[in-house]
Amino acid sequence: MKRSLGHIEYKDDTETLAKFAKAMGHPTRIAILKHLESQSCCFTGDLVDVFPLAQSTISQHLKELKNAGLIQGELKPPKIKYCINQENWNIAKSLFQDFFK
Amino acid sequence: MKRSLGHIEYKDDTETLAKFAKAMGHPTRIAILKHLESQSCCFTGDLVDVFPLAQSTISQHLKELKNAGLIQGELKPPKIKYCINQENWNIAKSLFQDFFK
DNA sequence: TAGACCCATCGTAATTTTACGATAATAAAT
DNA sequence: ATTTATTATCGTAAAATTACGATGGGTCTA
Repeated sequence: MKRSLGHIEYKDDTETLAKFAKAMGHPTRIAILKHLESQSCCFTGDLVDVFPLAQSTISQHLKELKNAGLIQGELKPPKIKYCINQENWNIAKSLFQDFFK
Repeated sequence: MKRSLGHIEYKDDTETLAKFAKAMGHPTRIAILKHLESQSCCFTGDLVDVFPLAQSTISQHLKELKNAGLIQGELKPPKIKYCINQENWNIAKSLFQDFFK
C-alpha cells in the first residue's frame, strides 16, 4: 500500500468495531465461533476434525480470533481449550447492537 | 494461496454473516456507514471532504460496501447519492443479533 | 530417556486488500 | 461544442490474508 498519510484517527468504538468485524469476516471463523458458542468450549483438534482444513490453517484462524479478543485459550496439556472471551464478547455484542440502532 | 480443496460449503447464514462482517472490517467503512446512518444519505464528495483519503480510495470503499449489499447508490447527476440499503441492513442486523444470541 | 500426542510457529506461495495518482465517463452548464 | 463538476475505473505497488506442509516445543506415558 502507498500510505502517504499517517494513520487515520477514528473513534475508539469505530476501531474496535472494525477489529471485531474483521475477525468475523471469514466464514471459517464464523463457523468456529458458532461452534464455540454451542459447545461453550473446544480443543483445536476438534475443529480440525470438523473442518476440511489443515491443522496449521485452523490454528491460524484461532490466532486471529484470539488477537481480536473474541476467544481465549487455556492450557490443558497436552491440549488447549478455547472458549469465547465473554468479556470482549459482550463488548462486541453491544457495539454491534448500537451500530444497528 | 494454495487451495487444494475446493470451496468449503458453509451454511448460507454463515457465508452471509461473514460477507457483511468483512465489509465492516475496516474503520473507514464503519465510519462511512455511521455517517450514512446519521445523514440517512450522502454523496461521494461529502465523504471525500470528511476523510483524509484520496477520492479514488473512498470510491473503492463505497464499492465494497455496495458489493456487500449494505449500501446502494442512486444517480443524481452529476452526483451519486449513497444510502443504506435498508432491506439488507435489516438482514445484517438480525444475523448479527442472532449470532450474539 | 524415548516416543507419542497436540498444537503453535515457520517458510512459502497465491490471492486479496488498501492506497495512490491518472484517466475516463457522464451529465449539466456555458 | 466545450467546459465544468462529480465520480468510477485503471494501473500500480505495498502489505495483509489465506492456505499448505514441515518443523519445533511442550507434556504425558512407556
